[in-house]
Amino acid sequence: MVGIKDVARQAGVSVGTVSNVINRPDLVSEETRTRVQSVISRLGYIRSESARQLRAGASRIVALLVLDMGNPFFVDVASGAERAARAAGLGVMVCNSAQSTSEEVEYLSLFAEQRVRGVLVTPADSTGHSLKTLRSQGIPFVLVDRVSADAAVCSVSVDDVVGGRLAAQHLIAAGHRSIVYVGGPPDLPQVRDRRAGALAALAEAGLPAESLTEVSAERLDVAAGRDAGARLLGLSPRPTAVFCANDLLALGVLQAVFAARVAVPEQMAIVGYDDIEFAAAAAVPLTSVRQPAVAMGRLAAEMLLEETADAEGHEHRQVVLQPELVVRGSSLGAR
Amino acid sequence: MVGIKDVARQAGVSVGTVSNVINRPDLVSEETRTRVQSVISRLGYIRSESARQLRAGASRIVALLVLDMGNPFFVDVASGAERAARAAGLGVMVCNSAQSTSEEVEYLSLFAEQRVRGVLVTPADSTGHSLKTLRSQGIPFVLVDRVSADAAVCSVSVDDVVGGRLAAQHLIAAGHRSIVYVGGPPDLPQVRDRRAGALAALAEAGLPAESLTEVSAERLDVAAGRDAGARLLGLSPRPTAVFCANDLLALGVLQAVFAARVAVPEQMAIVGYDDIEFAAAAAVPLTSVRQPAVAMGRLAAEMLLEETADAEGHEHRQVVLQPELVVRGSSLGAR
DNA sequence: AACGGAGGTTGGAACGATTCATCGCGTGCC
DNA sequence: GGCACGCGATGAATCGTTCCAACCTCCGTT
Repeated sequence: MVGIKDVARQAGVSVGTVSNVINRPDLVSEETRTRVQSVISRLGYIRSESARQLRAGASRIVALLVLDMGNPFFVDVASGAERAARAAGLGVMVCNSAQSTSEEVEYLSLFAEQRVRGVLVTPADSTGHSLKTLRSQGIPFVLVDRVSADAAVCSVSVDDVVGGRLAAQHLIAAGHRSIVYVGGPPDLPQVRDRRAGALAALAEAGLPAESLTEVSAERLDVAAGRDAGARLLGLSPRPTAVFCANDLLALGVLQAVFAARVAVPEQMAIVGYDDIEFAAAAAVPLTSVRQPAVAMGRLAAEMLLEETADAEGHEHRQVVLQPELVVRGSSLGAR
Repeated sequence: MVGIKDVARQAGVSVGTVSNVINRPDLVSEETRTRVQSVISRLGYIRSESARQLRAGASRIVALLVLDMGNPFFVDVASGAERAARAAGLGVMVCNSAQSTSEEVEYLSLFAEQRVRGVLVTPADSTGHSLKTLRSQGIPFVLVDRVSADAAVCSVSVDDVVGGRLAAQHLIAAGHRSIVYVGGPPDLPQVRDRRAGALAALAEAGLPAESLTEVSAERLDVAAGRDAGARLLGLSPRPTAVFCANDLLALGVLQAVFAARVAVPEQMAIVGYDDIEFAAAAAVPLTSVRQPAVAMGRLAAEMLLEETADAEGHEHRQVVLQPELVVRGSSLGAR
């Protein structure tokens, strides 16, 4: 592998000068610069990122650790983060904890070894223990799609209580008096908050807490949604309004309901959450609560960069974005 | 940041010994080992990956460059590659060229600077020029979902001609005598091969080449599919059988067709390609050509690891996997 | 003529780990 | 008693950069 020394020798200058040609070209005379440049391209010299990292003490990448890359929502978050990071000349390493605490821990220690600039993370570990590790190692991080109880942590999230309320209000306005919530693992704050929002909407409408029943899914994916859908159909009386914690679940439910020849939305209205692209593309387009996923990723990355730039002068912020109800066929014209 | 020297000092040993404790614990006496270990955890020492990389000359990551992370097909490929790489103790850096040649070039040079172990790539640049760069830099790479004309390149792909034929044969067997192919950018080999397969099936059935007409989409995504769907509906006579280069396109078409209240499959049969999870989850489940995406990612990673391990003794191989038709409601019972 | 400064270039000291030749020491054997 | 040997531990060299103080040369000023 050809290094900076080889270039220096071939060009008849010192390594310091070659380094200057690369990093501060204005310090080098026109003539030397072009000579060195030509040697660089002739030898096909590529500078070693690890060597400059070693010297600099930190790498030029930020890590993004998400719960489920199979969920297009997180793909959007990733693309937002990536764009912002690359605008600042940094790379993004996207990793998938698959909601597993052990994977999360493993990745976080990988990040520490890599001396990443910072970490954007949607934690799988609800105890926040793995974040303590990050903190103790002095690695800046920003929570994504999650707020921390601890105020000394940056976070970007979307108000899930508001989102849950929007969804339930919509169903109530359509005349439904009872709603089934298809939730996921209850230790996920997203799942809990959306449920809380729905409950609040029911209470505001003067309906009792019992008008919200729950069908719980193992995971937040389509297969779990199909499974939940089958259980939904077994309920008696059959629910007429369903609110799912997530579009993947909703698509699964929709599929199960369709297979049973129950008409959507006439016999059953369905509302999802996230407004992934496939929600709109479903044959009965899914009403959903849109989250500004790309913006969330972008903001999170920007806040992280701000923190790494300013070091001490940085003030931790909790940014909370607002969700938006997108009404489509799966809930329209019911009752 | 605490380094190996701090540990050595605190433990009263040399840095070499600390390094041995970490990398070859059997060379160190029981007593020293435990003492050093305890200092390591007391100080929270984390070894610097860049320093070891610098010494080792190569990093412990492989790169995966895909065309579109918004396509669940590639998410599956990534998960397969990731699993295989991590089993070998390597990390995967997943990047998205978004079908842009310039992005691709940028990423490839980033990979070179990072001295990645190897690259798994679905090239956006059909000229294969960017691959030459890789080659000249001595970075091993494996083509994913693409075969190379050049035999001195490893590749894992799925036979797209067979896939296209399967799709068309299915439609022909259902009685259709004329098929519309919704293709994408014609410089993508996938798009061309699937079309060629469909043509072959028509020829085998004794139908003229004109029985395949084409509607071309700008990109291979849902929005382009909706657009193509609208154009489809404007054709006269209205097509009864549609084969899409991609499930994203098919979902878009399905949506447009549904909006126009044309019954699927009764009035129009639709077949997609990739069998992404959302294809099955569509309310009219989509008939599709399944590709072993996870296996493809896994195989590609394994072949890359094989090449990096054996260096010279490696024989380049072109693995071609077989696709499989998955029949669902969108094409059943037609005619 | 001496001085100051600017523009270019140099050489070497880090950065943090790995690796390897070497060394000290105790043991066992002749 | 001398020697070989093996086990543990050592210390220095090395990887490829960046950064900085020092230096040289030329030129204009006093």
